[in-house]
Amino acid sequence: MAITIKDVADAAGVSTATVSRALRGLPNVDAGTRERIQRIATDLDYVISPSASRLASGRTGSIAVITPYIARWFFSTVLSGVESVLQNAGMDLLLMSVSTPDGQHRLPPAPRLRRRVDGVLIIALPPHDQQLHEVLALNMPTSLIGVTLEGIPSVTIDDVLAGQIATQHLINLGHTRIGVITGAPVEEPFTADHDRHRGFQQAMNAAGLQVDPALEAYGYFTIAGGEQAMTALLTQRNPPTAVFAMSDEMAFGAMKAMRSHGLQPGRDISLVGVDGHDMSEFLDLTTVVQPVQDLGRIAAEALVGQLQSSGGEAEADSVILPTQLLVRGSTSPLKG
Amino acid sequence: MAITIKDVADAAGVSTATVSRALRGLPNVDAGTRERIQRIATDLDYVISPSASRLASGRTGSIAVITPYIARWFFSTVLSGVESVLQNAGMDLLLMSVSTPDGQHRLPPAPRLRRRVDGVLIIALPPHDQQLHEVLALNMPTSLIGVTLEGIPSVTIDDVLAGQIATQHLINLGHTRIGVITGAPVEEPFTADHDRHRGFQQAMNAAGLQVDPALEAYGYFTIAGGEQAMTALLTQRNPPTAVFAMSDEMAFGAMKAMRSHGLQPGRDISLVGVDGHDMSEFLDLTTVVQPVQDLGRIAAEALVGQLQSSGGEAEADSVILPTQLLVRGSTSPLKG
DNA sequence: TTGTAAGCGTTATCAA
DNA sequence: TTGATAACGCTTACAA
Repeated sequence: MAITIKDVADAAGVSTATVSRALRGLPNVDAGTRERIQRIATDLDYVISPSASRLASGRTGSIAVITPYIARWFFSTVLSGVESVLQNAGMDLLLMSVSTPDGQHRLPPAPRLRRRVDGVLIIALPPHDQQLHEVLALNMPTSLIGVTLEGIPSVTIDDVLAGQIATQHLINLGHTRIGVITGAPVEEPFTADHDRHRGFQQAMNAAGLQVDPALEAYGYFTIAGGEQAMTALLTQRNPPTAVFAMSDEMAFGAMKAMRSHGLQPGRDISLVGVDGHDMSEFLDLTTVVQPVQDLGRIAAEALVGQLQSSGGEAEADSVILPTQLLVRGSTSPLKG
Repeated sequence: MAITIKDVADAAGVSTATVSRALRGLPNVDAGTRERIQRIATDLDYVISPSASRLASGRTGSIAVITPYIARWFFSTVLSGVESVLQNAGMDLLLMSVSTPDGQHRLPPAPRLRRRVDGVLIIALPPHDQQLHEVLALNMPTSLIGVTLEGIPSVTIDDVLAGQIATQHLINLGHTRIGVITGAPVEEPFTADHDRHRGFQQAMNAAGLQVDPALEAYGYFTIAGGEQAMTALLTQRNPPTAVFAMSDEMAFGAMKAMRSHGLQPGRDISLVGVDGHDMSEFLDLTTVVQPVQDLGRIAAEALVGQLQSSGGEAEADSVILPTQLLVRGSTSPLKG
C-alpha cells in the first residue's frame, strides 16, 4: 500500500538499484538522473522502509543509550546532549534504563541490544556492574560516559581533580575540620564516588590535615540522602566546619539539614558540591561545575564518527573534559 | 554469520515456520516441540533479527516519544514513566526532541516517524504546534501527554482545576491582591498555561476579586523566567501579597527574586506553584502536586494496549489524573 | 500440528 | 552510468 522503491523506479524509468544509489547520494549516478529521481521520490512522497534497508544492509542506523536513571538531573542532561547529536546524524536513539542495586526489576539490556543497534552509549554505570559487562561482551562499538574502563572509549571529567579542587577550596578558606558526603558505603575504584574521594584525601594529606572517619557520611547521590548524611555529620560530638558533598543534589539535602538545625550554609558551615546543577545558582551553592551536556554530546559524536568511518577499530581514547570551581555564597573563610 | 531461524529449524528438525510460531508463543504448536525449539534456540544463542521480523510482519515494535525538552524535570519525569512501561511491554523507545518556538533548529519529526514506529507519544506540545499536526497527519496511533486535542487520546490533569485550587488556597488565606506568573504572553487555549490561568480567573471572580493586569507576568516555565517575572511584580507600585506561579520551577525563580528583595516566601509574600517538583519540598514551597510519572505511564499503557488489541480504532478517551494541594511554608495567612 | 513457499523492501554484487 | 538479481531473515497464508 505504501510507496516503495519500485514505484519510484518505475515512475523514473530506471531500476531500483539506481534509485537506491541516487537517493543515498552514492557516486556514479548521473547528476540529471539523480535529480529527476529525487524529484519523483518527493512527488510520490516516498519514504524508505528502514526495516528493509536494515535487513539488506546490516546496519540499523540506531544507537542505544543505557542509563540507570532517566529523571535525574545529571542523566537527563547527558541524554539531551546525546540526543541532539544523534538527531543531527540522522540516527535513531533507543532509550533503555537498567536496574541498579537499589532499583526495581528490569530486563537485562544486553539481549535487547543484539541485532538492534549499531552502537551503545552507557551513562555512569559502575565499572563492575554485571549488566555493563554483559553489554561490553556484545563487542559492539561502545562509548562510556562518566565512567572509564580500560580499553573502552569514554568521556568523563577528572573526578580526582574535582575532589581536590573542591577540598582545596575549603582548605584555602582556612578550614581544617572538613567533612565529606559520598555516595555509598562500598565504593568501587574508578567511580566518580571513589575518585572524588581520592581527590579529597589527596588535598587533605597535601595540606597535612587528617581525614576524620567520623566525618564521612553517605548520601547516595540523592537529596534525601544528602540530608540524612548532613544530619549525621551535624550530630557528631565535634561537627565539621566545612563539608564537601560529591554532588549538588546531595549538597541541597545537606543545606536542608543545616536549616533544620538552624545553621546557614556559608555562614555557619561551608559547603561545596559538584555538578553545576540548575538549582545550584539559585541556592547560592559553591560547586565544581562539570560540562554535563558536553559529556553526552562528545561521547555521541565519537561513537557516530567511529560508526561512519566504520573501517577500523575503536581508538579507545578516553576524553577528559575540564571542570571549573564556581565560588558562591555557600563557602566562606573559617571564622576565628 | 549470526545464527538465523534456519539454523534453529535445522537443529530442531522442523521448519522455520514452526520455529517462528514456537518462539513467538503462537497457538497450535505441540508443547513438546515448542519446548525443544526454545531449548535449542537458547543453546544456539539465537536472537531474532528485528529488521527481518519487522519487514515481514509490518510491525516495528517501537514507539516514538516526542518532546520539546529532555533535560527539564517535568519532561524527564514523564519520560521515565513511559520508559518503564515500554520496557515491560518489550517495545523499543525512540526518543526525539523537537524544536519549540524558542528552540534551536531541529528536523521536523514527522518524516522521521513514517514506517519506523507503530505509535507515537507526544509530551506537552502546544495544541496548535505545526509539527504536532504534521505528526497527527501521519494518522498513526498516538497519545498526548499534558495536552488535549479533540479526537486524540490524551492523559492530563485538570489544569483549570489546578489553577483554581492554587488560587483558592491563597484566597482562603485572606489574600486579595494576587499576582500570577504564567508562561508566555500569547497563550493558546487548551494549554496548561491558558487553562491554569482560567482557573485562576474563575477563582478570583468567584471570590469577587479583581484580576489586576499589572499583576500578571511571564516566566516562560523556567527558573530564570520566574525570577524575572517576580522581579517585575515586586517593582509594581502596589505589589501583590500572594502569587500563583504556574510551575514549581517558575516559583523557584520567584523565590530567588524575593530573597534578592529581602523578602521571605510565606512570611512577606505567599507563593504557590504547580508540579510537585523534587525540590519543592526542600524549598518549602506550597504546590499543586501532579502525578507526572503516572502521566507518562498511563499514556504509554493506553498506547501499548491499543497497539496490541490492534483490531479497532483508538477509543480516543482522554484520561484526567487527580492533583493535590500540598500546603507548605511558602503560603500563610495575610497579615492584617 | 507442521511444512511449503511467497512475499516484505531494500542493498550490493556482478555484468553490461 | 545503469540494470538484473541474488541475498537479507523473517512472517504468514495455504496446504498437507
